[in-house]
Amino acid sequence: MTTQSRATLADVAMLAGVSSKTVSRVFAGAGNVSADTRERVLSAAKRLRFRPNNLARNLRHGGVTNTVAFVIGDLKNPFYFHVAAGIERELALSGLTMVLATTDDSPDSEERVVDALISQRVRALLLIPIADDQSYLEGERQLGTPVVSVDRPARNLLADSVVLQNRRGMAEAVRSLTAIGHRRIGFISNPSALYTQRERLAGYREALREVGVHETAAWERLDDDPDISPELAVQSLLALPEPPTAIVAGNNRGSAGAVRVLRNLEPPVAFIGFDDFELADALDISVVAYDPMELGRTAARLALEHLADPDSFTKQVEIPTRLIHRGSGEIPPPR
Amino acid sequence: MTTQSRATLADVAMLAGVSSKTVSRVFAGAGNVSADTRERVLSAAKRLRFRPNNLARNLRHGGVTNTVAFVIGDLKNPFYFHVAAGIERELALSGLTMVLATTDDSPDSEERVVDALISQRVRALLLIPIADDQSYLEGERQLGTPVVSVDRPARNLLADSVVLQNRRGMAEAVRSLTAIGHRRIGFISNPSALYTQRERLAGYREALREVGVHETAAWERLDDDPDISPELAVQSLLALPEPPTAIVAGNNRGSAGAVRVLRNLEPPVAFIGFDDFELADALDISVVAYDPMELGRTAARLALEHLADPDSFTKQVEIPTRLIHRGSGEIPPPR
DNA sequence: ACAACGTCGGACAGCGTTGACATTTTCGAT
DNA sequence: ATCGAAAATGTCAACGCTGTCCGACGTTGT
Repeated sequence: MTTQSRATLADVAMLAGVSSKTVSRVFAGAGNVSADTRERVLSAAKRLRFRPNNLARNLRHGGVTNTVAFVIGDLKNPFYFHVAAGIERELALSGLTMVLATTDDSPDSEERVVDALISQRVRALLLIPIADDQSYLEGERQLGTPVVSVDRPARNLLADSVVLQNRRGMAEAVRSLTAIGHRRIGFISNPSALYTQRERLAGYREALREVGVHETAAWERLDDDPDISPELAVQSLLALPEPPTAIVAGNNRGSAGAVRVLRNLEPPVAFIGFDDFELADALDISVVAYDPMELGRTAARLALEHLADPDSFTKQVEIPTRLIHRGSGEIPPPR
Repeated sequence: MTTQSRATLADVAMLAGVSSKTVSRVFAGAGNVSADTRERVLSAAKRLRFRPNNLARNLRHGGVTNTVAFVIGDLKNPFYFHVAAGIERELALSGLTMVLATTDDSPDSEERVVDALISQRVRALLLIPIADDQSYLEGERQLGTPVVSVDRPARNLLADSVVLQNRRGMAEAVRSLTAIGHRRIGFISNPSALYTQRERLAGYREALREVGVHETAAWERLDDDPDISPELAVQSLLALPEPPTAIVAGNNRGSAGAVRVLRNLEPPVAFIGFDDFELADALDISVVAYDPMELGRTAARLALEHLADPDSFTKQVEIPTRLIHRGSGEIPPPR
């Protein structure tokens, strides 16, 4: 019951009959320690269940930790999870660990959360920007903490960033539809205010303009109320006097909704989603896919590079997307 | 360019013309500081971009941090992600942060990873046990670090644990099949060596015994080679001289495989999966579902309770499952 | 005018570790 | 045996912060 406290260097030193510095040398790996002494120290440490205290170690070394923070809006989106996995994987290679923090998608809490992380002295900060302004991080950046914005560019802050080829990917998808004759193409997006969605919308419009379609507003269903289900958006498109012959979705939320509505429709409506998802192959759904883990890995790599060379210029990296044909995007328009 | 170093209490104190202790008092919230002094300190701190160093603070307070570690085998499984989300959510309520560590599903690295985390002085340890033996954690537990094993019980270690109602959930699913006349019911599981899969298998057998079916070996497809796809397991069941009229899967991997094979089969084969998944509703797939976030939340809560009352008894909590009828599990046997 | 008290601020030490430097020991070469 | 260099070990202070203790005020009541 008596919770005995944890052993320290000094305790081990006492038991082994050496100075604490020697014990430190044994555990820090370096230094010249005779095999005999090392042996004694190790066995004493084992007996006392000694674990070096990284807290103290880090403090001694200038008060920085081995952790990198990843700040997410909302953990429930599986997309972020894969990104996190990529980050973790890449960091582990360099002996760093990842702490995960969430802001509940609330712009206000972003600064609070980041503040707390900085107090924890994280080595670097990876974040998916939510607030409209990340200028509050400027000071940190100047102090040498690498900041990498993921999936969206930061605002009012010079920082490395990793984003997807949103515009290009969506344009490619829409072009593949226009190539087989589609002209009335619907676009659903919710939330649509995000950078990624705006870019994808731009790609959609761009591809349609290329075939002479300039008036797309009627086919666009842009919502920002999470309570409006994508299913409703799709249905409202289908209810138009001249319904679209194809629909594209700005994210996997839209895809899930579209799949539910479009299944078994007669005549079939072509569909292409953005973001791949489990079972998309079983459902023959064409999508604009990319590697979310690669997104994370790249973000981590940028942070590591910046750590290695603090004076390097900030970089903007784009992760490529690719259109996967599975059938739903190859349905020609009726007639 | 010149990376000026971070401001400390002393720097702020100097600028504000007070002692560092006074600055400390301002930031620690407590203490008697006149409004006037507080004002001066705060403005000096702001000017220097001062952030209290939690590392030093924690060291001073006995060398423990505000972080709780969650050790996962492999981040790619979306299931773990939801668990992690639940943990994060619950910890945040108590001002704790979560660090995520992975062991790449390798039993050897488990102890190494955990060791590193303990060196970081995490407050508590939540882990999904992979190794066959967690006795190496016994010392930590005695030193007061709460250890909670998640999804599977720990071996050779007295620790809190949170698991699912695996056996009961699967038995319920199988009973719902036998109730509508099924007797030849296949079971696919890969990897099958895991605790969860063994329990679910036991539930499957139990439910079949209740209706007089004792010989189930022929219907069981238990693999442990990740290269063997669940699709193959399902196909081999269908190739039997007397193929099963219904199939249940031990995890979502199996469900995905089964869905791919069973779609559009004639006559249809009933199916129930374990673990819910996105679009299961669109595909009319019946599943044994549960709340993975609740699993995480409960794990975190157990750790917090143990932290609050170190002498409390260890608890075993079961998270309930429930059978969701969506159609695929309600298909009667042919004839 | 003086004691008694409350408020505010400071000096000091120490949390566990390690870098800088000092000292002792070892051991081969002469 | 003697010397010197290299190897092994030790001493001390400091990383940034806060708990403890103590002193300097200002205020109040007598």
